[in-house]
Amino acid sequence: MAPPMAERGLTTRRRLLQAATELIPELGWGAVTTRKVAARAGVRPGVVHYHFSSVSELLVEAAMQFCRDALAAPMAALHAAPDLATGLEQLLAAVDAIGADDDTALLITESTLAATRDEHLRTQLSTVLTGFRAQVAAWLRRHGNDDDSDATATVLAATLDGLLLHRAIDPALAVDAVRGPLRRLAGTTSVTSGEQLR
Amino acid sequence: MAPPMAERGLTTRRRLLQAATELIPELGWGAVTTRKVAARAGVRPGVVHYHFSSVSELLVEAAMQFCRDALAAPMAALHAAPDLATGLEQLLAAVDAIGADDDTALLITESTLAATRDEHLRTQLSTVLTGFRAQVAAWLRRHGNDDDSDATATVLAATLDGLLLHRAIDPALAVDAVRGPLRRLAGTTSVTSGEQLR
Amino acid sequence: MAPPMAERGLTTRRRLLQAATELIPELGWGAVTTRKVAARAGVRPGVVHYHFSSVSELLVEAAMQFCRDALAAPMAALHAAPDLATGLEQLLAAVDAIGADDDTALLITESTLAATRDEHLRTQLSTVLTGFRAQVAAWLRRHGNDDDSDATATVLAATLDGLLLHRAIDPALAVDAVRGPLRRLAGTTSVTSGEQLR
Amino acid sequence: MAPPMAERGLTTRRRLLQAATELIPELGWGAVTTRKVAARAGVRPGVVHYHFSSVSELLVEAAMQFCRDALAAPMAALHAAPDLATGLEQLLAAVDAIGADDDTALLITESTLAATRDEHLRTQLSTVLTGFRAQVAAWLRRHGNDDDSDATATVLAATLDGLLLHRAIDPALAVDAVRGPLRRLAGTTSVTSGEQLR
DNA sequence: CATGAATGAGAATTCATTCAT
DNA sequence: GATGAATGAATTCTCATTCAT
Repeated sequence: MAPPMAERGLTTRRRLLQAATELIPELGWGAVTTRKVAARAGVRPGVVHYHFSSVSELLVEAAMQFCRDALAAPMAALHAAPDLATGLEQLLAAVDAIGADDDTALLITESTLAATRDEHLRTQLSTVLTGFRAQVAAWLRRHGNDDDSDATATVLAATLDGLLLHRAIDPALAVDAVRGPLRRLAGTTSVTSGEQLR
Repeated sequence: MAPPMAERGLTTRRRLLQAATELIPELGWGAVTTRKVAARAGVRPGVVHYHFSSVSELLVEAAMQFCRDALAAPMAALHAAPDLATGLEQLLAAVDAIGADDDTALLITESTLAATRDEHLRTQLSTVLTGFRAQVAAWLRRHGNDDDSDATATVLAATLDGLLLHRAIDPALAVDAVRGPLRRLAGTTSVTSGEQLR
Repeated sequence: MAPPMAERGLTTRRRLLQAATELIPELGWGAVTTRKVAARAGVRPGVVHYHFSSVSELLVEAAMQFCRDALAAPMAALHAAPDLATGLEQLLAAVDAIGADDDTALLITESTLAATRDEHLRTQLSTVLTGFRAQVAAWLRRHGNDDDSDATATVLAATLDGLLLHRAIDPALAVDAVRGPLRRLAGTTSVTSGEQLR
Repeated sequence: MAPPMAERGLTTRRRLLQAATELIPELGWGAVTTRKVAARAGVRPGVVHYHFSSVSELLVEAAMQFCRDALAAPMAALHAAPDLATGLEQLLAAVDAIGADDDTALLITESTLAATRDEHLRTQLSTVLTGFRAQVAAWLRRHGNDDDSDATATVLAATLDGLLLHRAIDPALAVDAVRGPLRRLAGTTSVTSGEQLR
């Protein structure tokens, strides 16, 4: 009745990655230890080093897998959006879906910080982030922004990351409330003349 | 010739805080230990516990002191700015001054993440962040934004934080290049009709 | 096309012994582990215990095989030497052939030390060493030394071992330079009267 | 009644060095662990790393201290010897004093082997060995050997080391029995013509 | 105010070995 | 004949913390 050997190894590995994905936001990147991962995954401490050559390797693999998955959905939605305003709504909805007690924002930020101290992680994360910006820029261009699509994409990515982070320490921050400025940023609405100062 | 005892104690304390301020961005919040702080400050390991009751207390005090100082300058500049555009330039200049190899951005972000796990830190940091948003909103209102000054301030704070973080892992990210979208966000320029889609 | 099973087993076994022979001088007897032997031999860790019941057994077998081979050549040369001086030259040549970066000397010495802690190894190594001394003594007798052939053989064996060891930590030690004293020891030349003191 | 703090630390350190000195020959260099040293010294495991930054540092310091002490006595005796024969007797007596169940020989040999894998140890041990050879050579010169004092000293050092090692695995090896050949080597007696072959 | 010694827990990692497949 | 997974103990080393001086 026990699963065949080969499959058992894969299952254990998957459980370790899942446990790491949970623990990074809970404890902070640097406080995730092999023991704690093993305990959360329900396996003996020694097993971790059978599947991963170091704790760092485990964390990087777990974080990257998660980040890639997390960005895939919004990017797909963006791709399918019929116009700017709808696409922006999709992005906001994605941010909103990452609830305050969901640890997605923390995991992404922890990974970003860890990337400043791990060459391997930095390379991978940088690639993902650049890809995201490129997709956003292409989406902006498809919908009429030909002037500063790259700059706008960069700012938009930074804003979304910042919002996620700020919401992590202040759950009251409502996504609904920031819709206006974001639309202005994305260029989906004109600024009324009264707002201009200079 | 030696400094009086009381003064010596203060100097040691200050050196410990300075060492912690350096080490948090270098190693990550969770990897800063009393031993390493003591080594960096040039004192014996035992001294740390003479001045601070725990590592956590030392880190929180160092981080908050730094964050307050870091926000004081831009906020003062904002206050003195004659118009929206100039104020925004001040903010961008402040972001730019936090060079890629400067660890300010990392320290702020590490503190933010740590705040999700330390009640004491969260309270203090939340206060500072709320204060910053309020100042920005007041500044926006002073210069004509009466509609969504709070929302815009929130987005602006998130964007600046996000830009600092993204620049930490991608030093090529130029502040100059994002000026356009940020002005649009702040409302210092109208959106040309061609950019509108809906 | 694949080799028959039985042969494959022998090849694996031989590769494990070869790997152990390389690793003992490189890492030291006590630092040779089954994992490292397996890695060097290019097989999986579990295989070691299929062929050998313990690490110790593997090391002893590898070491003894090597020591026997290493002593066979010089002993044969000694046997064939026409006179004392020529035989001594053969020994010196053998020592010289064991270059500084060759690990033969280290392997022999490591084995000797390990023999003080492994009854099984001590028995075997003692036999080999006694055999070597006996051959040297017989050779000395064949060429005229009837007085202290056994003692001389003992000293000679010790000297050669010591030279190998000293050369391992000081590669500059030249075999050529010690020819004179060794000939005197072996009795191939008289001591000039000037050298005597008492 | 307890010793003052400062002295207590020195005592602990000395006990750790003594324990290491005992364990190296007993277990072999690579098998000496911090736990075992601590247990032998009668202190808690953590204490080892308080006094020494690594297990290697402890072993090197213990080994070198021992080797220096071990060579000091014979070298002093040599210095005071009135003639060649007497000096040689002193050396033989020193070798003899290092009894079969005394672990001096093993410690010296273990250190020599370890020196091939530890740069720091190699440097120190090489210095000591070179010094010993120089003293022996000077002694030989003082007593009439002007031709090959250096070479003879080198061979003598190697022989003594080799004898110690061989006696460690074969306690029956008597120092008395090798006196003759050694005297010939040192040049304290002429070789009778009958011994010469060529 | 500061030091030096020690403590005991816990970190990552490696090990020999077992066993079902 | 060999593999892949797992186990549990042992390794070195670092840690926060305590305490007598």
